[in-house]
Amino acid sequence: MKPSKRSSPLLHGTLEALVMKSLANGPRHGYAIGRWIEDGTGDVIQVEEGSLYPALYRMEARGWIEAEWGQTETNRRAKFYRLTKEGRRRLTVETEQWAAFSAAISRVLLPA
Amino acid sequence: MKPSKRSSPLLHGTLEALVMKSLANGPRHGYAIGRWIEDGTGDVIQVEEGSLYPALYRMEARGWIEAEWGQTETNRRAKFYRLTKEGRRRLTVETEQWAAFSAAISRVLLPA
DNA sequence: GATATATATTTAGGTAGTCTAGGCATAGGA
DNA sequence: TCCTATGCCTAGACTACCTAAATATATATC
Repeated sequence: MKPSKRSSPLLHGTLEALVMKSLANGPRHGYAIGRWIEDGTGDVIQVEEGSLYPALYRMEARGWIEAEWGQTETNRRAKFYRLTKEGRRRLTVETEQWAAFSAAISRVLLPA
Repeated sequence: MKPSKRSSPLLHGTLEALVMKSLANGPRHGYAIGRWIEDGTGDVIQVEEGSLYPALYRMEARGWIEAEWGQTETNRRAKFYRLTKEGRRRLTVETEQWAAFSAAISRVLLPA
């Protein structure tokens, strides 16, 4: 994925929302999801494989995403995930939670 | 502290910064630190005692804060914490990390 | 043909930090 | 006297993340 130097404990809880967001506009395979997050955050968020794949299984087990094996445009075997209806609801909830949470923290932590 | 209904895994990693911030303008005892955080975040962040006190010991062990037993203005025994120099440095670092991290997440997660 | 690299997935085991759920003690008010 | 809010402590569970390894293959390069 990347050289990576641990992204502090701050990622906790946000990975799932980021994954779901990456699927909001159509299916993507796991590896591409990780890339999308890293690209979108300018590498501020490092997505470790040992975090990403377990997160995908978790979310699949909860019915937030669904998987299907397919072929990438570069002709490689990959597992494509897509958001379920339930996942879309979750994304909305978690996005709102993030907004409220980050605003609250920033209000306290950052200089007025 | 409060009725409390778990504040999701999002708190992970930010509690220490919030604690240090609460001490930036002078010593406070543990219970008051928790109150300060809850008040300052409008109860968005619920500070459980089982999270707070272990965090305080951790931070004391790392030399970020120092403790001293004292008396509250309501005449009760309490342990007062204050930021060390090292703690002040940590607070700066963690505040910057939070700013970068939350901006990155929000950029990806929140509607443009 | 051989080798290297980027892509793509899997998983075991460790770690860190939070929460649950209890405990104790006391000041002040009803 | 009892209740509530204040104030601290801690064992054990849980969850999610990370480390570190393994596997497989398409494509480019030598």
